[in-house]
Amino acid sequence: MPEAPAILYLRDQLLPFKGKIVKHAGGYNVPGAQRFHHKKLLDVCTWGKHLLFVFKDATIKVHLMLFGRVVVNDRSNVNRAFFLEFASGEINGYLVKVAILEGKPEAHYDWRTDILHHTFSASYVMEKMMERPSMMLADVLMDQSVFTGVGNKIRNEALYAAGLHPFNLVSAVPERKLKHLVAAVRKTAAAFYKDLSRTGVHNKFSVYKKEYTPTGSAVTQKKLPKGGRKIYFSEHEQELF
DNA sequence: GTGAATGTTAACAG
DNA sequence: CCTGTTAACATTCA
Repeated sequence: MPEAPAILYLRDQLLPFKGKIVKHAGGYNVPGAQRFHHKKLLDVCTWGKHLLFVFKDATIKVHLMLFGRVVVNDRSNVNRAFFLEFASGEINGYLVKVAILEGKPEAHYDWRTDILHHTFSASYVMEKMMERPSMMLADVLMDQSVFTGVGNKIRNEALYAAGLHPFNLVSAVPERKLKHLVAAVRKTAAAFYKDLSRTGVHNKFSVYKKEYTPTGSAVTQKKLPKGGRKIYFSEHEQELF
């Protein structure tokens, strides 16, 4: 489930542990985890798809990649890649990638590009996008340093919402339309998050894995030249410059 | 049994 | 050395 809205939703489930003391930390992907024993979990935050467990001197960064999952008070029969145990309750991560960031998270991250953060800056993202004129929209959207937190679902849906063909080069698209795209990304992500918060699932799509758009035109499915991931779009409703 | 899936990065080729 | 492509990783579900 790991695009930014899903990670933020996950953070919401973990917030009750904020301020609690870690009794035992570990997992096969967390070297030196004992340094977090008896330390207070100061905060749980996110940067796009990164899930961050903040301690005084360091932050544990957890990434779910494609298959990872993080669960509360629930264990599978396989070894945990990551865990935090508290006096009451525990957080368990499976198939997650973990790294320790020294110091404060602010030293590692710029939230102006995070599509769900309150300091998101559309003008800054525009600037970063324009620095990549030869990239296709499909690729620049997945560039985590430009659109932090966008995954394949948001990419497909936002391009459709903005009426832009995924194969457009950044340089070919009028600035006004690029601004629409930035707004569409934020709107799409916010809607995903809202759905998750309300119902625990998000499964409403216009083009992603669809055969027809809501307005009835055919959806084309192609593999991207770079990376080979699937992209869904409407030839008819998404403009190619 | 097969294939595909919400992702990233090390390794490699040119 | 830089740039772009491929492989690898690991699991679950249809």
